[in-house]
Amino acid sequence: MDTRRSAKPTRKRRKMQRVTMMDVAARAEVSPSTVSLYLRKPDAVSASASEAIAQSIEALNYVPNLMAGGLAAASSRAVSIIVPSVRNAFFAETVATMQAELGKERLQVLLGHTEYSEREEENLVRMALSWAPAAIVLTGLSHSNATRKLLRESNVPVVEIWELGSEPIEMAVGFHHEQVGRSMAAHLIQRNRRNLVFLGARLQEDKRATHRAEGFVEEARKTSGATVDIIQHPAPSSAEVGAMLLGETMRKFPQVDGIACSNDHVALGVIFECQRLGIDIPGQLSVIGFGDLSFSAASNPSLTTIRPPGDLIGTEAARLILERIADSGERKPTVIDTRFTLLHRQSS
Amino acid sequence: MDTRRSAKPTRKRRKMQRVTMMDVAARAEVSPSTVSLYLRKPDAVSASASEAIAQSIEALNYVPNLMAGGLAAASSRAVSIIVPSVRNAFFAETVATMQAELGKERLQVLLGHTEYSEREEENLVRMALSWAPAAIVLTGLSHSNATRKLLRESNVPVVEIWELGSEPIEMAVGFHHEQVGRSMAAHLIQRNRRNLVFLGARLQEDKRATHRAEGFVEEARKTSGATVDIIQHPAPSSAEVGAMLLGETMRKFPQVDGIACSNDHVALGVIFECQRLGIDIPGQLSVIGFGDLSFSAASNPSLTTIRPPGDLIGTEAARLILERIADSGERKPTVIDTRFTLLHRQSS
DNA sequence: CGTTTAAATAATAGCGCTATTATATTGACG
DNA sequence: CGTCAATATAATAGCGCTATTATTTAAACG
Repeated sequence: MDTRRSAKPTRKRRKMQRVTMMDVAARAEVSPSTVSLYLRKPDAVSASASEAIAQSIEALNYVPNLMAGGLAAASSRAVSIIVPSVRNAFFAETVATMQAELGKERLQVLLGHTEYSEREEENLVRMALSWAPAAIVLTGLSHSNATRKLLRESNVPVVEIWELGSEPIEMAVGFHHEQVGRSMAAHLIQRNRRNLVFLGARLQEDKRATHRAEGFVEEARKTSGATVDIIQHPAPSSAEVGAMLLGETMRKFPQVDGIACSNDHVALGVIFECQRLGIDIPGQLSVIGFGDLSFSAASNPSLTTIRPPGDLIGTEAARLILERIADSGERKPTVIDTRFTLLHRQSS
Repeated sequence: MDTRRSAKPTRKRRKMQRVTMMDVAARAEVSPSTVSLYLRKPDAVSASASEAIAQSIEALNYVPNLMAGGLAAASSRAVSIIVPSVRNAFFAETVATMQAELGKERLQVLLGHTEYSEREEENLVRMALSWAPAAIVLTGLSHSNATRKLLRESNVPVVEIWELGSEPIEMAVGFHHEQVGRSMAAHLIQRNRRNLVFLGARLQEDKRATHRAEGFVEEARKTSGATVDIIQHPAPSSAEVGAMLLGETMRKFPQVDGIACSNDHVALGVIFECQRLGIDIPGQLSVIGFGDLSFSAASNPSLTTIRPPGDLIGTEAARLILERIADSGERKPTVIDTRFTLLHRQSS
């Protein structure tokens, strides 16, 4: 047949993985197929074979090559999670929870940060698709058309988190931020506050904070005799921004008696600034935040706030992904409203 | 329509990727090898071929399959980053920075959380190795022997972050926490404080906080006439724990005049509790924290603290990885001391 | 007990790419 | 112009696994 290179040793040899599935199979005296089956569906393999394979894996210290597996299966055990930034405690909570939940099923988390840019999100989705992920998790419901197209054509399960409102791509887990704003306003009004202000940081980029502000304003307007305004700053949320915005508020609206903040960092800054200015909370001014961050219960006064269920969003999103993978194939549109909780503390 | 494959339905056909490198090559009228080369080493391909290939990729909207690439190359464009938890702002900062830096070079971040467990770290390393990562990033210098063995045998570049002190596996970027503790003590003593206490949260698990506490105690002991103690709580850092620990401190050591905290969350709790108890900071008590978190500069009084360069750790670690990948192959032990900064504010 | 059916195992053919080697094309230079 | 080296492109052989199909073995049953 082929006599061209009979004498020569084979033309190429690449360094290979220490231990392969074939090695495991050989030692366990079964076929590689059986080892693969054992790894993917242990129940389909007899007890005796399972025993031998497990022992062989242990003895050889076998580490499966997921690249090979993913290539052959045309889908990998990776889940891409794309959030604005993990520097933000909200998303950190959800990412951490999801990693823990998905890790149990040996799914690997691929992380990406959009920094609130749809353009960057698109890049990250493109990169993620290169890994043939088992699912992609996006934050929020606004995405570029190109992103949507990529996702649609790829046929990868998609979960959108942290926001409900418009039509999700496939599955969504979150809550209505506009409702958060309404709850904040209703609470302040119930505390007999009528001159309301919403302090917002980085509202241009943080659409969810904007929705909260909008809900706040709408709800406040429903009460006759109440006034409402939004005061904002383009920098990311921080106590410094909060302090600054309070100063601005007192200058522009000295009669203000109720303040809602885009999040607890801002609210903390308000509390500190009020301490410095001698403004009594809640006597003169009620303050409500968003986030229930680590300091909110311990501050002085303790901070009334909205607690978003970042961990629940993570567990539910992970659950949806796991179920979706199990029922391999079918798109199944699902929306889970996790709600949120208003925690009434001393500041209101 | 699809003209790529023959009509004859052979025995097996798996659903395959929409567009492959072969498709790109066909359209550009070059060989697949040239396309691969273009993607990996653009400079090695002629201008005319590059042009044609780029156009083809664009037209077909080609998304490379990194699983196939990783399998063939026996190494993937993934970097595994394993931290205690991304819920912790320190690690979130570093992870976010690294993702941004590595993303520029189209390296994908795989994320894992140990929750301060060496056992879990080992699992995560094992999982990570399944992906044939370009590098693995670990937090701190303490790892199980099994972890070390896995890493040694895999020959994957390793960077340990956020801690210096003992011998790193290969590369390390961070600072000496024991020096942080010393700086804290030296600062308080310089402010004429002599009755010192270190407030620690979760010291059993957080070895780095323990090192800070130890450095603090050692430095304080060098000053004759100074007393020093550690008061701790097993719960994770929070303002609540800080408030609680301050109460305990005032009961046990009413003469205390200088407090260092394992981090700024704890320090913030101390500040709040002092406000409630009517303790004057810094008149009666000086407080220093660790972390320079988002609220630290804005608190009342503003918080003296140590700023750890979480972002610098990230950029330097990313740089080391990139260089190491470029010089493909050789282990090159490197230690980068990023130092830290003491920020003197009102609380001391 | 032989036959049918189900369960367990094995053989097989790629998945889409990279790295190596081989070949074709161009450039340098006497 | 012819030779030799450099440069650019192409052909080739897997990487280690999964999914499909084929085969063997065990269980069920009249």
